[in-house]
Amino acid sequence: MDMDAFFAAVEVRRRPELRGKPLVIGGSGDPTKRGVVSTASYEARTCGIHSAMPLMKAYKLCPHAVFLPVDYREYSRVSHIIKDIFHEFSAVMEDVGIDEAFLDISASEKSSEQIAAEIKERINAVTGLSCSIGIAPNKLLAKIASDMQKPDGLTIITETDIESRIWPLPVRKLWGVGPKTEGYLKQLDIQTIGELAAASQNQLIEQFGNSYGQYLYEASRGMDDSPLVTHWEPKSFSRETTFQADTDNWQTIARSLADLVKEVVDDLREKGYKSRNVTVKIRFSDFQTQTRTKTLPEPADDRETVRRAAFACLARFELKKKVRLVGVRAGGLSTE
DNA sequence: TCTGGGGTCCTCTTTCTC
DNA sequence: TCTGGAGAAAGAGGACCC
Repeated sequence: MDMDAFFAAVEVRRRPELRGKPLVIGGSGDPTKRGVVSTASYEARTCGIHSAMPLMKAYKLCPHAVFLPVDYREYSRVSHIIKDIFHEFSAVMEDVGIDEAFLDISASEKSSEQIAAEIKERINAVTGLSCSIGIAPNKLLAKIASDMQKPDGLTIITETDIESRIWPLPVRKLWGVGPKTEGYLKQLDIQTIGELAAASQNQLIEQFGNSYGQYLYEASRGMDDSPLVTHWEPKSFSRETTFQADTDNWQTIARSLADLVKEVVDDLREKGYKSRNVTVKIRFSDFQTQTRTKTLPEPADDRETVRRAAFACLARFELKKKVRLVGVRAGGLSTE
């Protein structure tokens, strides 16, 4: 299940006068400032606006669109309501971010279409929002199916449909194939999932390594036996910020880093974790990104220790170019 | 000219330890 | 004492996801 234009739909829900207008949710909501599009309403998409596009570019494409800031608290509140509805249908649910989830309904006596229809109806009755559902024998295919008839779709894919309905799709539709891999594959003259499936296992492993090559081989055939992950522990907490204008002022960078450390430490303490390694990330004005990591003698969750480690990392960068972004991450988490 | 923020996982290289 | 592995851990970077 995948919510339709989720952030935009939540905004329309609380401000009905926005319905039917091109809506762009992203960054601070100011399209003259740095930021990217998180979600564009379907009206805005007709202008060519899509997720991950710089806000300034979106503004040029559609100056009369309504630009709004991202309000994670509200989206997350609505997300919880939706996830609760899911749990009414099956105890086995995997959360995939704020607006997506997998549900294992293989134990249910009702038909899968029946369940999907009921879920859509319930979500709409409770939240007024629409979603798209894909039903398939595994997560890989269900994910592709959920995207096939957006918005408000219900798509069923079986093993026998793979050749006719999955193979014609572009490789990009496969989970795990991003812009880079799409580019490499294009050089090999592979553009569709079917063409990928025609490549030999050896060729893919040679080209992409053991793990990813094997994955592509199986995924192109619709094979996926990964289980639903119903519980997981976080591996790291991080905060990063992009400056409105690139800076070479050490004070500005240091102050931001100190603020970010505070937030990460607050996360650690709130969630009850200690961290054993601290990483500082710097992105320069040319978009080159570097990281420096310090391992602590023992796990820590106090601001002073994390701050010292972060500044020790910061000292190891050669700050010759202007800095665009600074970030800090606490990893190697333990609960004791 | 532009390219966010919060994550995960994988790969390669270097460093440490036995 | 010198040399050489093997294997683990640490560190850096990159690709991808929502």
